[in-house]
Amino acid sequence: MPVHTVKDVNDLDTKVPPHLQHVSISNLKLTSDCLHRSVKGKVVQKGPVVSCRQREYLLKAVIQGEDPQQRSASQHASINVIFFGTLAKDFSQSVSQGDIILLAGFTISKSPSEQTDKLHPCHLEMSGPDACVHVCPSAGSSSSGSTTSEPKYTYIPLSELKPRSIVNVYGVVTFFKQPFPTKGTDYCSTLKITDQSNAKVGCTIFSEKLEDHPKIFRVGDIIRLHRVKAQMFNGSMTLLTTLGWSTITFDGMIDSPVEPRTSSRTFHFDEADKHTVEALRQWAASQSLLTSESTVPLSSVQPKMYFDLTCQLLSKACMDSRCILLKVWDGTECGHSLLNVAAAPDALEGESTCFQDQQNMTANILVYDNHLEVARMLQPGMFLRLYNLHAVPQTPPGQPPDVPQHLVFHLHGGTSYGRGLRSIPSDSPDLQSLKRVLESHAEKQAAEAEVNDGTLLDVWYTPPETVGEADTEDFYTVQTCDHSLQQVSLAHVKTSIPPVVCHVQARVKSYQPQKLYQCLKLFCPQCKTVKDVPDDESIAQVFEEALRSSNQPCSEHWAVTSSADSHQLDRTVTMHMSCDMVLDNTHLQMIFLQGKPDAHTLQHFTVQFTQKPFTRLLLIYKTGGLFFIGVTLDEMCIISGSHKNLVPVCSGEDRRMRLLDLSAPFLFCGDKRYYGCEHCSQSSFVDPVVSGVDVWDEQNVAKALGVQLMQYMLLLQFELEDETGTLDALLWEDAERFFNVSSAETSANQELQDRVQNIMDRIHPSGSSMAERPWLALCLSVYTVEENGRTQVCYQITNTETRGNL
DNA sequence: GGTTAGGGTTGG
Repeated sequence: MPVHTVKDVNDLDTKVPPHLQHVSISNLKLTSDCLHRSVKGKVVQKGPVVSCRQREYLLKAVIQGEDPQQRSASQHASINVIFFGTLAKDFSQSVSQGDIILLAGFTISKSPSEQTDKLHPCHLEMSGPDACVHVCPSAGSSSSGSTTSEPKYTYIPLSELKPRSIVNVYGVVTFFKQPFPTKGTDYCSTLKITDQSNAKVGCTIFSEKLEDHPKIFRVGDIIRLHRVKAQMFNGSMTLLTTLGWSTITFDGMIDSPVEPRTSSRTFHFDEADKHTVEALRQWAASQSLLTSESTVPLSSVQPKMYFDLTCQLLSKACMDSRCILLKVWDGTECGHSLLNVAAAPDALEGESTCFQDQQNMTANILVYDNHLEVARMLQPGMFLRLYNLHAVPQTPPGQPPDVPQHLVFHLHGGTSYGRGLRSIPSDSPDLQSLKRVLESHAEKQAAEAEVNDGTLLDVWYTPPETVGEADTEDFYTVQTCDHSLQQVSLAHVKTSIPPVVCHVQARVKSYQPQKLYQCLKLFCPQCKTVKDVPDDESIAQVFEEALRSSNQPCSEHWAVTSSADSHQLDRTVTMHMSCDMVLDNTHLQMIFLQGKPDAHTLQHFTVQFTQKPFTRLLLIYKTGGLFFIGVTLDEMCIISGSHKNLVPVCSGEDRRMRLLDLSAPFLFCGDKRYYGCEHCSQSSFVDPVVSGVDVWDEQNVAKALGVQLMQYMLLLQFELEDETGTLDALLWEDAERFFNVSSAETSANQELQDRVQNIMDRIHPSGSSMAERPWLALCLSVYTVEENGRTQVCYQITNTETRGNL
């Protein structure tokens, strides 16, 4: 370990190897012989560990000579020390501000910051095998560095910045440029921010990594900067990144989620930060900071104007070494004719824009010079924002000059007025309305695509093999949608821009899960959780646990409790009835029972209940919910065989009635079991709402109990194959249609389970070769899913039914 | 480790 800790400050001196001579900080010179010197001082500043290109990690600290006389006599009693590599990390962990340290094995260089920090003209560098630190923790600091409390950040109002101070600030962005390359090693972001103090401060951010630059999408975004330096420039206060700076940004719209945009995995963010962002949003709204410069839809663009455009990329083409063509749309129709820029077909990447061209919805954007670097990274389907785009009127090439001019868009070189472009994550709050518009167009496009468009037939993919007559009669699939789309290849599907619907013909190369009972899942429509159906063993455990903990009968204010001796059962059973039942003998009543008979006696017991003297209960059996306390899963299965709507409950220590853990079914209904979502259901049992319900189905029972009902669904993944490649497609939303079964029924019905198995055996007979498997006509939905901030394209089999003999 | 830029329209 290169950092050694000692308990007593005097030990520091005894630790020094004898060949080292102690030298005071103020006496250090560039020419000093470092090999035989040690330096002692107090840590007065300690920076964070930051990554640097050459040596991976680096940490800067300032140490001050101990001798007070020395300090007053010399300005140079404090010196910068830079620790490299693992030493930087060790130092960060083991040393705190205020500790006394002794350094050996350093090298001396000229300090580049002498002018600004007024410290020693030299600095010390600690790296390599000889570098060695001894530390004596100060009384206040804890002995192990790991227990030091998390740093608390204070934020300075922008009007109170002092030159040369290193500060943390929040601000609303009033101007910004996307990062551009400098003449040095870094990219530079230029921005201007303001806050409630009304000061406007320019910021210059340098980083060689693009992903470290602030992710600013529009004026009004909120930015937080840590460890930036205040400086005067041209009579104005500015902020400049320093060593160890960091940033996060937020959407500026009131009510949008306060989610930090950052590439950093570790950043500090707490409730106080959330409040700061919310307060800044409110303030910005009151100052109309956001509204002034929102982006302009294509429908409002006028010739010669400069504007910001939010759009989706359809295709792109490289025109020459200084120009890339982007074809984009925002779902609105331009009021002026749009120029269609032709590109060499082999240079064009992405989807055909025919549909959009016809509607005067395709904007052709020529991107020049410094913007090519960003443009090259763009993929068709991405959402983009272009800043300071120029609408240029132009006479279409080859047309007489009296033809009305068409609009083409130029993203000129340079960065004036924030000119630039960037992709916007598709889950951004201000993209959602655009996405809805595009989706509605995509549906229209699918509907309008005509099968009988003979001119297209030749270019469209035709399947390598037509479906044989025998196959057709025997077993086949049909598309049940009215899309009337041309059939395309799987390769074509993979280049399509979501959202879109395609028709394909493919065989199944493989599918998951192989054990078909595993394809039955539970799905929460609220939080979209998908989980496996638990097996009986784990359900039985939940029941047994509930039994063990339910010693006392429940006492509920909404229920009347009475005990009844059953001569047949030879035991006392406590019943809980809803008050409604006592007051008003209607079919809306519920009964809650507590008892712990064994399975055999329960059978008698339930029979007894349907006979006198319990005639009133007969009504409830027919339509009502029935609640039991303290039964095992086996007993529950026996009772539910003959009765509808059984809700297993237990009694808590407070004698309140509780539902069992929601990993077990909350409702038994004949053979069917229903589950509640563990995230979206109310965690505590509340008074059941029993009035106004005519039919006690699973929906209404769930509602009365505050349970979010989970839906059964079938989920399979197919690996599809045709001559052009393979593609993984899910089957779930339309799985019931595909198999012609109900998922809920399938969960409790062997016949239906066999049906699913048989269909899969036809699609993919065990031991069959690809050639033996049937071609399936499938409708595929291509859509995107956001996962961990990444957009993923997914394929799903929809609108398809299996037909034929099984 | 200490530079770079420090907002303010364009060529196509």
